Amino acid sequence: MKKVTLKSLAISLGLTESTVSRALNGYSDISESTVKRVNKAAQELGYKPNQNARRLATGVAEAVAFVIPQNHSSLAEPFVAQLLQGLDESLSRRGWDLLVSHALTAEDESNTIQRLITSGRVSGVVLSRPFRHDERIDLLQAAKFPFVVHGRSASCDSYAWYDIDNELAFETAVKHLADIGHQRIGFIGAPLYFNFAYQRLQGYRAGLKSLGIQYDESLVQITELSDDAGERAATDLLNSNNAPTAFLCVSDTQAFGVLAAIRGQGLVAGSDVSVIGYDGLKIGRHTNPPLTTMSQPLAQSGRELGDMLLAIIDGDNPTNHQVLKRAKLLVRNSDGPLWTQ
Amino acid sequence: MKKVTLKSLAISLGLTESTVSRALNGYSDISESTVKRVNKAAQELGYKPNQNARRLATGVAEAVAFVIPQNHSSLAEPFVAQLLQGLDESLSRRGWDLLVSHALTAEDESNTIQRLITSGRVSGVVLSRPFRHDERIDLLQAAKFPFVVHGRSASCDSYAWYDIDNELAFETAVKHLADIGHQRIGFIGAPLYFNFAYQRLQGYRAGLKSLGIQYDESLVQITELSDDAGERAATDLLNSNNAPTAFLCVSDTQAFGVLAAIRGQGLVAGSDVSVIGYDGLKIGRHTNPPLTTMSQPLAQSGRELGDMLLAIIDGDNPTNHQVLKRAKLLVRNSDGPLWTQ
DNA sequence: GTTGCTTCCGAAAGCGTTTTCGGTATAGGA
DNA sequence: TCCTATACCGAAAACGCTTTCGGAAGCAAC
Repeated sequence: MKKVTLKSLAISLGLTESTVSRALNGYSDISESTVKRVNKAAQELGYKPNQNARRLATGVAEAVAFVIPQNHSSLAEPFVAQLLQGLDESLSRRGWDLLVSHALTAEDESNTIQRLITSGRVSGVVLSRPFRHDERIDLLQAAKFPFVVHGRSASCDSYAWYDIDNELAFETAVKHLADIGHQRIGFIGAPLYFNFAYQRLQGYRAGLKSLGIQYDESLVQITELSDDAGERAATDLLNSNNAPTAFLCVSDTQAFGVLAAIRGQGLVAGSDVSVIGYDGLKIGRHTNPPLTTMSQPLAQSGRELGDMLLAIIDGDNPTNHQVLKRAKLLVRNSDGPLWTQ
Repeated sequence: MKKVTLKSLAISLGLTESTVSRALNGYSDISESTVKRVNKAAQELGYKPNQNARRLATGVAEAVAFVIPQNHSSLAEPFVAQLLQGLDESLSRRGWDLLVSHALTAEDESNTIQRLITSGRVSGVVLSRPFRHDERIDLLQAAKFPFVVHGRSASCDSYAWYDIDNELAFETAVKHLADIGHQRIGFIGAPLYFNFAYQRLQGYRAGLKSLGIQYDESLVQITELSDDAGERAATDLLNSNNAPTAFLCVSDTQAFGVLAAIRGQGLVAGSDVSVIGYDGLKIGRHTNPPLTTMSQPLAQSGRELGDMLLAIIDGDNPTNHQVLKRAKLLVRNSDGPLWTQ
């Protein structure tokens, strides 16, 4: 069970390595008959090209990296598994590898990117959860290194991304709440250096504006992306002398906390107070009450991202790959009409 | 901004590539002064060794693969992100890569493993959620390829694993339920080709036995690892003429469904019927009612798995690396004493 | 002043591919 | 018959690094 290499294959065929190599790689200057012969032998002997050698020779890494988002806290990372699955699906069709990478600290993120692009281990990168102004993206662009991002930063004209229309989603949510009578709508946001958080806040404001509702800063709370943070924020709001009758949250995770806060006040979500989350986590079906939420279609976002990246690596213009999906309101039971007295 | 290679580094130092290489890799036959000189220059010029070249030369891949578990259905994969994070942490301390891989179909799993071990892309593999009899493990062992598994199969004496004591966990859970008066304890299981499912069933039976409770097959349901499946199974059980007063589930996800089933019957979990899940998902705090569950300590399982694998690759005996943790009962509100009339 | 150790570094052979460049047949056209 | 174009394949360099081996100093000791 010796390692079968190009050389041994060639010898057993009475050919040279170069011929065999070209035959295997579909060069046109090899007779059809030998191509067949070579393929057959390769098949039978179980020849697997040594990836490292091939990569060294060609200079292409045949691998891309996924940078794991920093957020420990978030419960909302069922995404990751799905995304990875999809990415790998796309990549493995070409026999490429998917490798994951993480940064220990926030500052370290840029270093991680630097390492990735200089070490030649990967020929592309997929980022997720970008910041509003994201240094990593700047680095990638400056290095002219192929990448796609799941989400997008503030200035996203010149690179490839796959995102949900956050503004639209929150406008939609606000309108829904207004439709059922709510005027004082609390907003549980996330740090605005996350662009999605910023956009969602924008959407919230835009929604209010289009309805002629005055934006009231005392109704918005910026918190971490955790259930506890959501709970604390909602409790504060509920106890203020200007308590909202409804909550809009930038994540389901926070919304879970908000539901807890509402129960904690002896109120019931869905009748006394409404709450709408964002993410469409399946688990939201089981909360008390089941969470109404804006659900984003991430079914095969991984595959799409992979395909995009591959295309870009092949030379496609990144700006040809900017896809914007829209979220859908998924009504469960945490929202309801405002009690008018 | 030319690519700085070993050669260019050597030239700029007035040394040869081999000397520089040995200096960088800590060989002892290089004078301390030149080692310093070399390191300094490498630092300044930003030298990054080309991984592919290095791997080709050394023959070691400096990368390990994580095989994504097949289970689409499960909501319970927040694990994956955590695990990956931990793995990467362990590996990156050595500068190794972590790559993920998945199989499209169940049969494909073995092929995936085959490819991984033959293609030389990785020097180790981490598996998760093994089957009771797992062909992948057989393959790996036959090939004498380094690997660790998160969980373990039926015959696990000769390889490295990291697992929770499933039997103990379920004995504990059964005892807890019995302590608060329950005798008819339903069991929502998973397909027994999953070893963890098998072991948990064993634990359930052992627990009953030690308490002198008769094992009643009509109280156990084997279902998928999904909330819907859990709900259906629990509904069936609840409607039988021998309805259990408590449920034990092999996963939180199923338990969420069970809670739904109970509500669906107009009963209330925690007083009318008890339910205990397994996994310790944080999200269980927010269900209706909050789910009592067996929580497993997976905080840094990723790092531990990584360290184990690294040690094995370095030549350690796999059987030195078999760690068994225990789960802890995390009491929330879905369990309660049996109403005696 | 030869011998024998160390200490340090250079030379060179790989590792397994890819790819460019020639070179030999063979065929086709005159 | 000779010439040129075409089809096919071999030779060889390159990719960037590691590692074995040997050799040149330097030093001590006899």
